[in-house]
Amino acid sequence: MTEVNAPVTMSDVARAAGVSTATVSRVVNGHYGVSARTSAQVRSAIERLGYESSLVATSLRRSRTNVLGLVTHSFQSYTAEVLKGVMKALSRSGFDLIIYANSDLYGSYSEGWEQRHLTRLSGTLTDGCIVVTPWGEVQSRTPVVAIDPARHSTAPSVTADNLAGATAAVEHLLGLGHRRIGFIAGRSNLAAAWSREEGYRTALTGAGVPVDLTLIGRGDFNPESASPLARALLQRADRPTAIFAASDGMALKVLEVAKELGISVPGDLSVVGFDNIPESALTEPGLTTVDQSMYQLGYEAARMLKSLVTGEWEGPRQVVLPTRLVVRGSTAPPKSTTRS
Amino acid sequence: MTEVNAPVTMSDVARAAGVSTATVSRVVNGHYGVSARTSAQVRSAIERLGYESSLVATSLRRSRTNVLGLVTHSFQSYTAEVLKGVMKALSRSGFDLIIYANSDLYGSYSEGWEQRHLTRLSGTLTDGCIVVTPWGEVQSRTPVVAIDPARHSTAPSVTADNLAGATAAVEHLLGLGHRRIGFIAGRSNLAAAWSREEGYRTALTGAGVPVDLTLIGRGDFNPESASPLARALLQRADRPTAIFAASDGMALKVLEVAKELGISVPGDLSVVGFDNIPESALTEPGLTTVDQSMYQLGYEAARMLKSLVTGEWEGPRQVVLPTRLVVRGSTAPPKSTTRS
DNA sequence: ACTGCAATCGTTATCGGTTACGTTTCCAGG
DNA sequence: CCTGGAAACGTAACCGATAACGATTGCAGT
Repeated sequence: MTEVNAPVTMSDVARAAGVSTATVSRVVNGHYGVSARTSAQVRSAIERLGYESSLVATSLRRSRTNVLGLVTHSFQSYTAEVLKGVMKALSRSGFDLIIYANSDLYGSYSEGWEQRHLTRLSGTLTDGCIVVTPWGEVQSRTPVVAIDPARHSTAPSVTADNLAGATAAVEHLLGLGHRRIGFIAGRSNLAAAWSREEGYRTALTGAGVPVDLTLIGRGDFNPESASPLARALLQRADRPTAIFAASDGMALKVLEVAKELGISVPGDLSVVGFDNIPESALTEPGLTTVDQSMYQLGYEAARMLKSLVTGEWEGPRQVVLPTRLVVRGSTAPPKSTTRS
Repeated sequence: MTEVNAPVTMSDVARAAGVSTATVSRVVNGHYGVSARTSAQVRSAIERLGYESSLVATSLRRSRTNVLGLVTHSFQSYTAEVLKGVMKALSRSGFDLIIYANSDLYGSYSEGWEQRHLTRLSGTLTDGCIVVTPWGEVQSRTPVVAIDPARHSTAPSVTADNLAGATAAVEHLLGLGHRRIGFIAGRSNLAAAWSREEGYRTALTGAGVPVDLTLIGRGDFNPESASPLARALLQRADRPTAIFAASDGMALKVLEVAKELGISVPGDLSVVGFDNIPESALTEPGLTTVDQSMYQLGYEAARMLKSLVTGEWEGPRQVVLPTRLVVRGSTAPPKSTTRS
């Protein structure tokens, strides 16, 4: 790296080319009113000095910046999947991406982070923003699309069909003959967590199995939150024959705890997750889970935001993507129960 | 999301509080020279209007912004690991993080992307930047730390001890009795790729085994690039008994191809990777690999950048982190060879 | 009441661009 | 040669903030 003291600015180019900054600006943005000769001179000066327009200065004056923002409060492996999808949707679209993350709320959870990040960016820097798992409503001058919105949100959003997915997962367990099915829930202020719990209850009720509240552990989607909950469930005398976790990260922790306690999966315990993160295909046994493509969520969110910004969005403002049950080795009929 | 037409600016606050913008600025930044009563009025107006300072405007005027930048050309799973480390190092440091990604170069590789991103950000927005796997030198007004720098770079950087790691990996294979060892290389403009190949050659030469150039395939660290190379190596009549791939992503592809071709691992073929990404622990058999903690690289790079920005960096400007051979199930002595 | 100094606060230039508007240049037509 | 109008270009205001500087106020000391 070479330390350069003076960053080359537009007035440097103007001076070198013997014109005003207004003319340089016109050349840079391809506006009308510059002769071919002047334009060539300016362009040559730009080349020679290695001028690159400042995103900051431009965005301050202009309304459109062709930059989309994404705010998140953490980087998990699903975040990377989302980002891949977003980048794919944005590829060669003319929109760049800026991701903003506040270091202060690492680990801890400060209320309203999404709003603070948003106002800092969306004032001028970005034409619109994607917010990943916001915990509340946000307001902004520019369009905002939420991935996994907060409960009761009416804002534009992209989410998976959590209700259908969770219902299918538990019905799968019920179909195998399980009746005592534990559940490890996610953060309750997220609509996704709520719907997955709703699916759990719906499936049980639909099969005539009463919901046993003591079989429900309250996690927060964070893998670490699941370990003690799994331990509590599995050390009971009347432990469940199956556990449905609201995320793969938590489900993998259940597998870990089961291994520790000498409980074999799927022999003594069936486990189902939700998300289908890459790791879940690679465990032994493979994790049965509900596929929600985080890649797809990111892709759709970016596509929608792009259209909202350009004002050409036609479809519904709340997109629900289908989920799919992926049956792997972690589920089997319960050992000591006859299939009903 | 609520669409708000007028973003509340500092002059709005000033008008509401009956003071000038300078006073508001002083209150916001906690500067000297505001009476307690005025300060309270301003603070109340800020609260009432929901004012949040514009990052853009601030950064344009100020030299320090307390925002660090990170530029990357893609989001892989290792990128997520790096980001986790970076965020950890930045947690509660007062520095926020901005990641900039250009959508134009998704998939394709455009020369000089790192410089373009950098100039757009580092003009004013950021106090310094981390560049992930740059392909060349960059220059900037503010400090830059490279993760996995380009070859021959003398700029501040953080990298793993690729030479020692690769040497250890190949020595491990040699120790098991392998003599025909294939190598799948990475992008040659990265120092890391070069060092890993160097380690491969060093270990072979050290053991008196001549380097067979036909056993070296040239990949680019991208998993997809490895499949045809692995296929070519494994379909030869005199196929190698072991393959060392310069990245886990590529090594996993080798496992895939071997499975397709009905070659059992580690029975008929030993495979070693480099990186130790999470997925490599979860395959069957587990992948023997060289651990370089991407998390750690991100952590150290952020720590270094932070100190460079504040001007208190004492240590060396080129940090090399140790690597560690992780032996799992994918390596074993070659079948038809007696241990020497 | 008057002076002097510090505390408080407003005015204004500035960061690097964009753009409305005004001025100059150029050329065709009368 | 003169005029009109469009093209080409410069001037200056402006985006939202910060900070140097100047102006005002308050209050203790005489």
